[in-house]
Amino acid sequence: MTDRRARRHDPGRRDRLIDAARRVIAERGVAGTTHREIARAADVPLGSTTYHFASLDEVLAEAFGRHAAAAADVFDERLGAATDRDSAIEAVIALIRDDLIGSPNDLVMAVELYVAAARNPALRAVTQAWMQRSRDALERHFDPTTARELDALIEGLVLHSVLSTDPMTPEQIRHAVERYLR
Amino acid sequence: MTDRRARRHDPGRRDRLIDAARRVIAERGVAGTTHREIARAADVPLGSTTYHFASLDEVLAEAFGRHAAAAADVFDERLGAATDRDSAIEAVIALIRDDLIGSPNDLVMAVELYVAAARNPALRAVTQAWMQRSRDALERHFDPTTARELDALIEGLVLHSVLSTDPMTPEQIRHAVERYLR
Amino acid sequence: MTDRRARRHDPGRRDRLIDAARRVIAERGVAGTTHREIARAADVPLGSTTYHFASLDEVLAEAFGRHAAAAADVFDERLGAATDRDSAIEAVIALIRDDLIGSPNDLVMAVELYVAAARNPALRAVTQAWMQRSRDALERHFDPTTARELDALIEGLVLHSVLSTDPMTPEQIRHAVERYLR
Amino acid sequence: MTDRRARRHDPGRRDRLIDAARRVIAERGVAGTTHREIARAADVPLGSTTYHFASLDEVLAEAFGRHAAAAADVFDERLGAATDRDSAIEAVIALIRDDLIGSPNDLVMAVELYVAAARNPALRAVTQAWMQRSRDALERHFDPTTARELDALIEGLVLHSVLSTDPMTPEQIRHAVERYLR
DNA sequence: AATGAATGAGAGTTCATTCAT
DNA sequence: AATGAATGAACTCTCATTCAT
Repeated sequence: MTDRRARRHDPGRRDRLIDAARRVIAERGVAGTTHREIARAADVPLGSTTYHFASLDEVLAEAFGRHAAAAADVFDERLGAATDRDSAIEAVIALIRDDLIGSPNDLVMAVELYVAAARNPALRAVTQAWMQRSRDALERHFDPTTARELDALIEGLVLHSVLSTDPMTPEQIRHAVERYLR
Repeated sequence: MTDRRARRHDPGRRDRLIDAARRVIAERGVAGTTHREIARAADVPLGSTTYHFASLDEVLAEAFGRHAAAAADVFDERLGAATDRDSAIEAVIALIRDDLIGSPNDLVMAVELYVAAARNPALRAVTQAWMQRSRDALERHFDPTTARELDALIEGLVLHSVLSTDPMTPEQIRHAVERYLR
Repeated sequence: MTDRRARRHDPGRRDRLIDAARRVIAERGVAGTTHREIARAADVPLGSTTYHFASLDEVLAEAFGRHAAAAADVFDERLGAATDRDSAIEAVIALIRDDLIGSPNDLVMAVELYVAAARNPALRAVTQAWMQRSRDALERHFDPTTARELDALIEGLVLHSVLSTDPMTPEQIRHAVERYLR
Repeated sequence: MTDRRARRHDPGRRDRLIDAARRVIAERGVAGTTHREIARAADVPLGSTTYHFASLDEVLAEAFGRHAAAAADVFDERLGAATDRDSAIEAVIALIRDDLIGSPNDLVMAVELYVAAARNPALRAVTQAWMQRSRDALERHFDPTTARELDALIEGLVLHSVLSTDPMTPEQIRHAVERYLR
């Protein structure tokens, strides 16, 4: 562990706090995300969190914003690499199977965000932007109606798969997606 | 509002507390569901909530359990009334459109449950049972694979519709479901 | 476990509650002795404790009184069986070694009583009576001055022996008592 | 009493809280020692007690520790001032008569500690250390066996004297000690 | 005669936020 | 610029006691 005093000038600290907040949300949920917990996760003093952010809500908004951006990047990459409809379908399947179901933390973050957004307007904007980026990525290869329906299907499949004690197999994922798109 | 002193003998209070908890969860989220808030909603003294339940978690589990049962009943009724595949499809459409999207509180409750279940094993069982009942209802008319995929699709459609500033129209819902089932 | 309903008429219940209270005090201390805990230990409903006793203090007083009487009985028996000064000395040694140090619960009860008596006059009387009976028993064989000093020595030896991680051996007990009395 | 607002910066508050806790334990017993009572005695807000100590047990341990150290200091001083066996005997008599019986609060603290230690391992260590220091002080003038026995005798004499409605006179104390040591 | 339900006071503890340094 | 101390509100939970049945 680095000497605390070495950090007195620490330009990246705000960033580190946001990342620490992401980790805390994923591990303990929004309900368990406190200034103290974030400070501990970032290994900075308590006063630092309130110094860099006006309120806990601000930290949450930044943390969720950054998480959504990262998740949307993955979406973009998968679909940006596809060249035709067939490879786009494969990209969707891989996305669900490898990126989304494979890291259940992401689903946790998404659901935490939905819940938090229900009572916090600032987070509603984050949710909207995230959904919009997903849909835009899908519209590179599918018409708007299909993109929207597909986006919903993806969310439903991931949700049920992660929450279930009996998660869907890769074949089942493929089956569901192909049934919809072919 | 009845005189408080008249309540010294009050059978059914436990039930009323559970219903009060459902309302509080819907209005303020699990994070805002405290003994005090529940007591206020049920118009009973604070001590009453801790007398009837060993812990707040127990109240949450009962409240979510009751909510899930009610939601599953609606599911059952809609699909139980269908007589053939075509009317089953119409039942699914009506369910999404009128019952699920129409009462956004239900979606809020579902998402709150998912989040709470992530950190509370007792709630995981509630989630499982709820999902199972939905799937069973769908299997009255569709094969198991279809039922499972359809269940996920329904969840995704409702989620995206309710969370979006631009909710899906009834026609879009119909389109998505028919595309899947016909 | 007997059927609860069979107890509806239960003349010995008050007694059983007092004994239950003794056990609870020994196990959990006065601080942990509540109506609920006593009722549980006696396997009777909560309301029963407040029905049979006007207050928790009353239960404590009865419990300590009964305990003190039992402890004094042991004292009496040991010294009553002695026939001369020598056998009285042996009786004191056996008393300390086998009866007092051997059942550390008794010391716990005594110390709990001292603490409780500091704030509860009713218990002060119990303490006084207990001390008096000990001294009376010793005076069967020793002059009053010796009896009083010896009583204090016994208490000190037991206290230090039970509280210490390195308790006194039987030989050390004998040595201390004989040094005093021979 | 100083204006509360003047206290926003208050070094040494932790210390003051520990001393306040000592006073509260002596006056109300461990059972009556609550965060709120300590805060009141120290004239600080409730939140301050939980800011400075992780738990109430921690406050108790610190308070008893400090009390034991002070009591042991008195022991040390009395016996340190003695130069030979005779003056050591006089020191013991003065200690019992003037320091121990003279301040019954000390006995209360000791007994409270014994009771609390029965259920709190952290306090057991405090008890042990205290006993050890007493014995060490006595061993400056007496052999280990005598020191140990004498330590127990002192405790017993003080206990019976303070608890009794008919406390021992200075002459009786002297008689008991001399009988043992000469 | 006996009891489960009810209640109000108070417990320990956490925490967002403020502020003096 | 940065932080540890400070604070007040709110939290969950326990409990002696009261009371309607």
